[in-house]
Amino acid sequence: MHNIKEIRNNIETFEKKLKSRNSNINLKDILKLDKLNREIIQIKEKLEQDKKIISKSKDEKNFSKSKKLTEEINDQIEKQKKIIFDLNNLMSNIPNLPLDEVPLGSDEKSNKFIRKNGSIKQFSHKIKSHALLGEESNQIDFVTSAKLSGSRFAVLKDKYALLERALINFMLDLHTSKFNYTEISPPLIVNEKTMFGTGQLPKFEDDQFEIKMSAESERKFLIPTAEVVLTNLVQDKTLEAKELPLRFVASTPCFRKEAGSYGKDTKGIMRQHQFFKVELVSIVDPEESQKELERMLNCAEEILIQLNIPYQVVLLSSGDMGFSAEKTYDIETWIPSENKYREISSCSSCGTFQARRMNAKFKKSGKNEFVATLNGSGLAVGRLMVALIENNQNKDSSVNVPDILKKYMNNLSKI
RNA sequence: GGAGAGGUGGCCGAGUGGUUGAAGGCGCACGCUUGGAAAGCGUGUAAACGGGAAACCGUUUCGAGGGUUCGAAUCCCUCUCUCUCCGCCA
Repeated sequence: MHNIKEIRNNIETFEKKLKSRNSNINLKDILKLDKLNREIIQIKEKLEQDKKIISKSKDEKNFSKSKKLTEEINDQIEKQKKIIFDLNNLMSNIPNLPLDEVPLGSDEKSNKFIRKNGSIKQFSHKIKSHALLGEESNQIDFVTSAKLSGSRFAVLKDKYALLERALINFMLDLHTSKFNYTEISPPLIVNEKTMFGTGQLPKFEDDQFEIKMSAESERKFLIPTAEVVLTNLVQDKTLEAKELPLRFVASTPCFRKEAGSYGKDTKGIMRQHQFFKVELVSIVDPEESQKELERMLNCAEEILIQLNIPYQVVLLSSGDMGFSAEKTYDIETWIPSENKYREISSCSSCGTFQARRMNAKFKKSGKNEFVATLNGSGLAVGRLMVALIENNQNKDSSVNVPDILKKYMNNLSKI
């Protein structure tokens, strides 16, 4: 959420930057509503002041006049309600502005390559996809998952199930012990306010799984990422400056409808309605946000370095970033069966955009200021399994276990 | 599912119709004190919005929404959330 005053004072910047984000919000409409609103505020305040004076005087002669003032005030309030509703609606659908160093462009074609790590292994046998490897070793069962739940689900079995658990534990251990993140085990179901706070609502309602408690209770949603809960841990709080930075890590299932991705990644576990992800979130002084973003990116990269999986880092273009982000790095791992790099992590700096929506502040030299929030996958577990399985495959459809992971896998060297 | 109790400032907690934006405490800031610290003492300390170059002025806000009243944290209605006991249950 942006500050309306900022928009008022920097209309050109906003228009230019929003265009680069493929946003079709008309700022002129917003300014018009804002102006109307402020006019009403002034009229209303004058009336309220008069009314207050009468009520304080306790002078019965003026009581009837006060009653009339109430009616006039109510008229203004009615007029204002509609304006504020429209204004809020527009405001909450404006994406964050990209920072200056973000490449301009409408999609991923404009993303900027940052760096590469690891060497791509040459296989002497025909490369198999993780789906085929899993099915041939009888450790992924898509037939059963389709029967139980439908498409975009999977049943992992035996050592593949163990691998999933091992990767989660390995990542959590690394982030907590080496990088000083605090582990959280959060709720997976959140209310509408929390979803609004990080930007999933109102614009992306179609991507979310909503669940019914009872007909009357407030709306509840399955989290699409732990970012939602970890970031909202500071919702409505005013923190002390010395409490920052806060760094949280959690492994949670994530639930996404994947609406609009029909026909994309239909084979295998690349794109599921439900998947595990280890998520990193930082709450920092806005001045520290860019340093923190680099740090977070390094934390995520470290997983791939230790697992010896080749990857590259790209800086997303303005049009390819998520709604709440001001700057985003993607980490992409090498996927042999697709012969290309695929996203496994997004690390984003959101500035104060989410903090405004959540009302999360901290005391900085006596004044209350909004915190900055950052989030990043560290890493997506399903996709990490894909990368690990495919990059370590053998001709007989077995998969070699990286050394660092063996202690999490009962010392198995092959699965 | 049955019964009850509650939601007040960064936190805790008074307050049942009229200078209550809200006592008191904690925390925080500054000062005094000290060799230094702690304790103690003193002073200060809500936010949002609008107007203004500024000083400052104004309005709103005691879970949310509606109602009664000249006037509501306080009375009424609806909703919501939290807690306690019983029942059920992982």
